[in-house]
Amino acid sequence: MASPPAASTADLILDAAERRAQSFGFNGFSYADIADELKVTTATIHYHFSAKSDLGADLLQRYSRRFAEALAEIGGRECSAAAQLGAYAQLYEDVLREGRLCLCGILAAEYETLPAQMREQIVAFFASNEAWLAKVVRVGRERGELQFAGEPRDRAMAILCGLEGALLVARAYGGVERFRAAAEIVLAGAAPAAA
Amino acid sequence: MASPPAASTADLILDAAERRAQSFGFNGFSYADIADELKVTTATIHYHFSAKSDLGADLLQRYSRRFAEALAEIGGRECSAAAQLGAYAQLYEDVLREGRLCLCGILAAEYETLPAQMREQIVAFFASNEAWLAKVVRVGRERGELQFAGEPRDRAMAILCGLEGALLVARAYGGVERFRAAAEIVLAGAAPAAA
DNA sequence: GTCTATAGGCAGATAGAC
DNA sequence: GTCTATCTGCCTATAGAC
Repeated sequence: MASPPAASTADLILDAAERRAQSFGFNGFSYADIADELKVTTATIHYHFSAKSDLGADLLQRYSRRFAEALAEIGGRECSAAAQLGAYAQLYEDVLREGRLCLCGILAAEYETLPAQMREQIVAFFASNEAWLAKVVRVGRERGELQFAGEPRDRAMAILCGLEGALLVARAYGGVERFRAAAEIVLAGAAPAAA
Repeated sequence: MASPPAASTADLILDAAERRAQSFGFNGFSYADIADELKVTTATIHYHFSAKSDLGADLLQRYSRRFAEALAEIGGRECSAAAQLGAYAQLYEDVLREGRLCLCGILAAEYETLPAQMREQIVAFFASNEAWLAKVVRVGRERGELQFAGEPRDRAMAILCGLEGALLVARAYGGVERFRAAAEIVLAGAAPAAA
């Protein structure tokens, strides 16, 4: 019954813009780049996203929504806290394999050059990720699966920063292999001491 | 005897460019921005750095040299490995206090848009930092001051990534306070278990 | 070494035909 | 919705006077 989901032009533009933003940054691609890729003109893109700041806001909204959905799915699994953290790290590794970074990670580097709305969306993304991670490590510790000192929120911040930094560094230096080495240690910080 | 070190125009240009690059990225400032700040014209800057890629290369060379000098100084101190790691993290915190990021951290986000020479310099910076950190944690473990499993090199990568990521995230979300919380946990990963 | 002047290109954005 | 055509501004870079 349901017809195949033909991607709209707006979606195709968002797809192309997202890929480029995660590779080159928001200031690293132009309407002309996307227009060439999609075989349309820049005027067509302006019809769907009148200003580039609008495109950026829609980009972040979609990315954050999808990321939140992925976290909700992982959070709903009946598995250990360590396995959930592993799945979280896998989200990062998957984008690195495509030569990309986390959209909010790379945009955080351009933070000072971005419009106010995009800044707020980036902050909200980090806050949301930190909250999700804090819950996972807090519950994990309560269950005795994880072991760490201090506040869950601080532990969550360290995991978030460790993985964002590992993406940033490993894309330039070391690749997926070094990313995994760093990610493993970042997550092991909350693992129970070996008996 | 020695006259006061009057900063040359080239140095003033490098200073201004460095400050802007650490805040807005290499693609986030123009010759006109620096020219306005120094009350000169863009032609003057082109006289000292004929292409922007030359400016970028000189910027990275000077930054890496100064950073290496700071690491050599810290490495020469007669203090514990933990204290050396703390001093290392302090270098990062100091730039965050000025609203900046590590030059190579922010340029790593723009990596795919940068000329080949700058890419190589960024990679060399990360490799050099990793090597310095690896030595500190290796010696620290040998002395019984630090405790961690696995290769010193992997531990070094995790510290480097954790601090670079903490800078990136904390500038947008949480500020110096959250940076310290994350940095503390990153370094604590190699600390001896509390008795 | 620094200037004026300007070239040549690319950016984001708009008007109006189809 | 998509196009052609174009505007305006900013960018890197250069030529040549001082």
